[in-house]
Amino acid sequence: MGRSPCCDKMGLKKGPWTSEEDQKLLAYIEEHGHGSWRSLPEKAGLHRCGKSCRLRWTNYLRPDIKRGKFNLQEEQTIIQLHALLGNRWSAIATHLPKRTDNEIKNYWNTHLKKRLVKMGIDPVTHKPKNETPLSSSLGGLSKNAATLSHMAQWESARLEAEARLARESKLLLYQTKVSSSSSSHHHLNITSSSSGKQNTTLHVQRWMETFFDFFVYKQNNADHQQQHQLESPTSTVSFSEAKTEFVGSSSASTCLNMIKEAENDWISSTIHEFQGVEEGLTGLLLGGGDSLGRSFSADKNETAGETSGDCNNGYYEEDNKNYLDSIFSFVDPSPSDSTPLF
DNA sequence: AACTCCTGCAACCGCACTTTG
DNA sequence: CCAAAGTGCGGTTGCAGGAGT
Repeated sequence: MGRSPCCDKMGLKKGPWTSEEDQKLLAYIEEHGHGSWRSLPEKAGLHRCGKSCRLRWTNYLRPDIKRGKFNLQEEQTIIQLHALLGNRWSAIATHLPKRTDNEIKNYWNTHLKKRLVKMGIDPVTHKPKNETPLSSSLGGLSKNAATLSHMAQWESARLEAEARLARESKLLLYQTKVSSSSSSHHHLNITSSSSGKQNTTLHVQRWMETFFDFFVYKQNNADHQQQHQLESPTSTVSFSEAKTEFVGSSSASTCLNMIKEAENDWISSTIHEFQGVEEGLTGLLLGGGDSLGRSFSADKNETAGETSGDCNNGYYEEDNKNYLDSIFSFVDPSPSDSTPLF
C-alpha cells in the first residue's frame, strides 16, 4: 500500500540536528519517554517529524549506544554474521551490544566491504569473485559456498522466528503476570484474554507450522549429503520433538522458553565457534601486520593486480584461502558434531 | 594557499510489516 | 475484515572534513 512520509508536512526541519534540538529531545524522552513518535515533536517543541526524532534517538542520542571505533572482535562478528545473514543489519546489530544497525551498516560499507573487495572476495556472497582458479585450488569450494547459502537461508528463517518469539514472549510474559496475580499456576489462559486480541497460542502455533513447512521444504530440496548441514551444530532438540511437545503441551510458555533457549544457544555458539577459527581470519581481515597487513599497506601500489581481478598476488590467494577456510570450517562442521536444531 | 577529490557518517527516503480502532 | 497509523528496516544521499596536488 505504502504511506506518504510524515515529513511531507511543510515547515518541518530536515538535515543535521543542532545541540539545542538534541537537548530538547533528550529532555523530553527522559521525562516522558518517547510514547508516540508522531506526537512527540510537537510536545517536545521540535519542528521535526516523528520519524526524524525516532532516528536521532535510536541512532545517536540513546544512552546505551557505544560510539567510536569498532574493536577487532566487533569487526570479526560483523564479517561472520554478514557471511551468514547478508545485509540484515538489524539482525546483525542484535549480536553487537550497544551498536546500532545504521552504524554497522555504515562501517560495513565504508571499511569491511572494501577489504573483502581488495581481497578479491565478493562482499555479497563472500565467495571469490573469480571463482575458477581459486575454487580449483581450494577444492570443493562451490559445494561449500552452496552450503553457506543454505545456512544463510536457514539462519534467515531462524532470525525471523527469533524476532517473532521475542514479541510473543513479551506478550506471554505480560499476560502470565496478569493472570498469575489471581492464579497460582502459569498455564496460559490466552484465549480468554481481552476481547479482539488474537489467540496467541494459535499465533505461535501458526509460526511453528510455518517453520515446519520451511523445514520440510528444505528436507525435500536439499540433497541428502547436505541435510545435516542445515541443522544446528549444537542443538539437542529435534524439530519434530519440539513441535509435538509444543502442540501437545498445555504450557506454551515452557515450550516457548525451550525453543528460545535453543535459538539463543545456537546463535551464541555459532558466534563462539566462528571466533574459534579466528586464527587466519583475524590476522587476515584486520591487518595485524601479517600477510594482509602487507597487502593493505601496499594497496595503493597494487591496483594493477586488483583491477585485473585475477587474484594472482600470492598474498591475496593465500589470504582468500585462509578466509574461506575459516568460514567454511565453521559452516561445514564434521557430521559427528551435528545434531538437529529441531 | 587554493582547489579538487575522496572518505566517512548522519540523516533521509520509501517500502514493508505490525498494530490499532 | 479493512484502512489508517505507527514502526522497522535497508538503500541512498548529501555534507563536512581530510588528503592529495
